[in-house]
Amino acid sequence: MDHNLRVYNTLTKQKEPFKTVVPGKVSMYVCGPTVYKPSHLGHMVGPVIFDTVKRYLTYLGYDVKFVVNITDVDDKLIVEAPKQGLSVSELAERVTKDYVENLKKLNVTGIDEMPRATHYIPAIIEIIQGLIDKGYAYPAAGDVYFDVTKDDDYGKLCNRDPEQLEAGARIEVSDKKRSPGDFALWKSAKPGEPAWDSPWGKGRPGWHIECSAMSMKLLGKTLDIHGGGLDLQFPHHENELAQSESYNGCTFVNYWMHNGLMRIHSQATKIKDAPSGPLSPVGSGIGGEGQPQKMSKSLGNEIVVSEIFKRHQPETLRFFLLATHYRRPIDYSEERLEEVRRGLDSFYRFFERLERVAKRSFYAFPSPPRDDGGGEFAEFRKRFLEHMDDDFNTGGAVGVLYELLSALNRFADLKQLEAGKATGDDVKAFEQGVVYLKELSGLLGVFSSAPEKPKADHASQKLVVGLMQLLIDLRAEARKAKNFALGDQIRKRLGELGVTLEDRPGGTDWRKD
RNA sequence: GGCCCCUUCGCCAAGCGGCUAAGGCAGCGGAUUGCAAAUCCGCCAUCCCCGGUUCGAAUCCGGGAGGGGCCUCCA
Repeated sequence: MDHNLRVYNTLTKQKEPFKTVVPGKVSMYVCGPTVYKPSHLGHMVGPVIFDTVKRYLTYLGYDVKFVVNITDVDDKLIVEAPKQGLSVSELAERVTKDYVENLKKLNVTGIDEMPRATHYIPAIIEIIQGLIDKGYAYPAAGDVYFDVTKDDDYGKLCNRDPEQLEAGARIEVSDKKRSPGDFALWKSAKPGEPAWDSPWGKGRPGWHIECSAMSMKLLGKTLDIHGGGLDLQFPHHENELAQSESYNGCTFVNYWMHNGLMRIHSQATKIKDAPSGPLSPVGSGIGGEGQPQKMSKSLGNEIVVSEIFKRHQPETLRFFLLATHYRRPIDYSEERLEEVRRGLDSFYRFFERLERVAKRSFYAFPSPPRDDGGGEFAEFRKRFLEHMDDDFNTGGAVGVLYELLSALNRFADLKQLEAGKATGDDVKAFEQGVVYLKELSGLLGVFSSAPEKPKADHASQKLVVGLMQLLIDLRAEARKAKNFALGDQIRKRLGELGVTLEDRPGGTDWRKD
């Protein structure tokens, strides 16, 4: 592969040139959600980022296999399901559906497989047995634990010393464990809990083992990329790493990628900061004072994704997520999303302009060839790709996208494209620039189709269009008669209804916010 | 207590030792317009503080202040 891509690796804490295990192929595994509650904003960060990573790797010529797992059996589900009068599997099914729908709206198209933990029980048991045979794990009264003291380099991902895990004293207490850092590979079932037969009795897998099993079955012993939220680094990824390498005896992951967490200014902080106030649970406070804090189900400050989609286009959310480098935290706020939307509007207006100039929808522009077509807009393409090569710096790339947009508008102004005064060469140069915009925005997974308009039934839609045309015609007559007062009044009153009129040489366009 | 990380314009944000510190939002001035909207042009930061390394630092090192994450379930 001929490219300059460098990827930050959490394990080595530095950017490294990207090389794959198998030339031309990339295996990528990202930890998905435990499906016991509807997805919140934080759950969308990883999928959007790694979907974009896949787009870029594919663009570079790699054949990428991208797996996101679903944890569909876990203590959380066992507690939550009865509350909703559902079985564990029914709850899992319901929440998974919500998750998948959200991803689809966000144009996350790259996931090849979404394996469920419960579908890999035999593989999980096989690995656990192997670990016991090799002396890395021990059964204890129906449970099976991984013995961290047997693994020489345990803790290498997060700089954790097994000896010190004791000192923290925040480790799950259990008489069955030999040392505090040991973690469960298999948990015995209490009556009524979901359970599978195993050599150690009825039970279910521990949290970390499913990822070792599924990644190995679907992608092999050594993964090119393993991703997930920063909060999964320890203990989840550390433990996955320990299990997999102990079992397979080879490197588990070449590039560990961790995305920053979604944060929110919640009231929780405010309360905590108060001199002697009680630490009471809080609802999902939008806005609020105090410092930002990560969004999570356990803190109860999460913003449910489906709620966001009632107020914002999915594309706005995707753009918002990609406008910041993936390793940094992102602070969510309604204002911020609104700001991003205003920025996106300038692209949408350009697309309208494009239709007037080229008589073609941006969305209908042909899929661009992946090469440098030259022309005066080529430098933007180059700079965009340089940003992507630098550890998928989508924030920098978004900046270039805006610059390209601006350059295209400038060009169209200068050459008077709308007035039809441009030469054939000018039009060609312009369209080459549009092709770049198409190519680059496609890499980010945005502008691939027109944003959904608010739904209205066909008849009333037709009526609105008709009435608008009527008002525009009446206003045009008034203006023709130099009756600007009347014309302005029509525009002002429409403005109060959220409708903006734009007078152009060729007629008047209208837009509803 | 231990381990990571962050601090750049009013807000968001790129920057990873050397071009005038990207870009977005907001704001101001101008072109265009009958007036607007949209678009374009121009203006708008020496980088948390203090030391040090270097010919040269927002970028490296040390100290300080503030913030975040993990060490318990978490994307």
